[in-house]
Amino acid sequence: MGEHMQIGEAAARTGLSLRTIRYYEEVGLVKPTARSQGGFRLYTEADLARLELIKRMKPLGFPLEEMRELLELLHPEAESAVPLSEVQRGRLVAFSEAAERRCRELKADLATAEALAATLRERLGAGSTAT
Amino acid sequence: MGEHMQIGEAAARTGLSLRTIRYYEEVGLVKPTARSQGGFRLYTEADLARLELIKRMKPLGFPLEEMRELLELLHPEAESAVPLSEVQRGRLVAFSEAAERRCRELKADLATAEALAATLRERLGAGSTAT
DNA sequence: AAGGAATCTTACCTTAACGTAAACGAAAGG
DNA sequence: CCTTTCGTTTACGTTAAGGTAAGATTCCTT
Repeated sequence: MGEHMQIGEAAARTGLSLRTIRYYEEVGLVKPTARSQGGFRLYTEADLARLELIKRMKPLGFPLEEMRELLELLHPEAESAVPLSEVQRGRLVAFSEAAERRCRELKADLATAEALAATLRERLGAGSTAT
Repeated sequence: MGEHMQIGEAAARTGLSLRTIRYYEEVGLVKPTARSQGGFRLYTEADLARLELIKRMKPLGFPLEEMRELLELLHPEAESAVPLSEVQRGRLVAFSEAAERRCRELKADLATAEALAATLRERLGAGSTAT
């Protein structure tokens, strides 16, 4: 019945540091499902999945504060049947657009980086095999 | 014969701020070719090109300090006939490898970002067209 | 019961790459 | 000459996302 894991294992499995996990809780990103009698954080697999999702979201470049908001839109605390208010949908649209913009930015950055990397390789290829 | 431009024009043409250009000088990235009698920075087209190169290099994610070193390897101050010392070549190889690593990282980030962006789009597509 | 390993909270520290403000000098046009 | 406009130096401020340290507790195993 060991459904819960402590922060150490959560860190090991996600590749995040203890500090990072605690910090994510501090800013409201991931609250451990339970605490032990003595106050140790206890994470479930679902919590783990959330931590991993946050880690995957990093490339989007959103500040943690916005990530928190986005996660709330995606996984409402209350399993409400209410789909999404108009305002919430608007926020989601904004996030979606920001994500697309970020993708385009990443694409441009990649192209630029590859061009420069190619230049460097060339430079090296042309290098003299001196004594 | 106005071969030189002041910092304002350099900023306007590169899209960099005055502060940024001065800061780049401070850390040894770009020194203006000349100064006016009164001390105004005067940039040539070559200086401009250097500023633009630096701007393009941003996606490589190198700290400015390393950029400085890389630029020195690529555009040696003294137009020396000496190609490159072994040590210098080694540094260049390291830079090249770092650039390739960065490219792979950007590619991975892009893939991750695109997957998430797709997820967000889906979420929106599924949204109810409520009253 | 003991004791090492894991965790807790609190709180100060770090860092790069600029932003911003102040007070003052230069350049250029009328 | 005068006055805008542009530029100069100096120096302090900013910011997110943790790192790191200290001292106290809890957990687990023996």
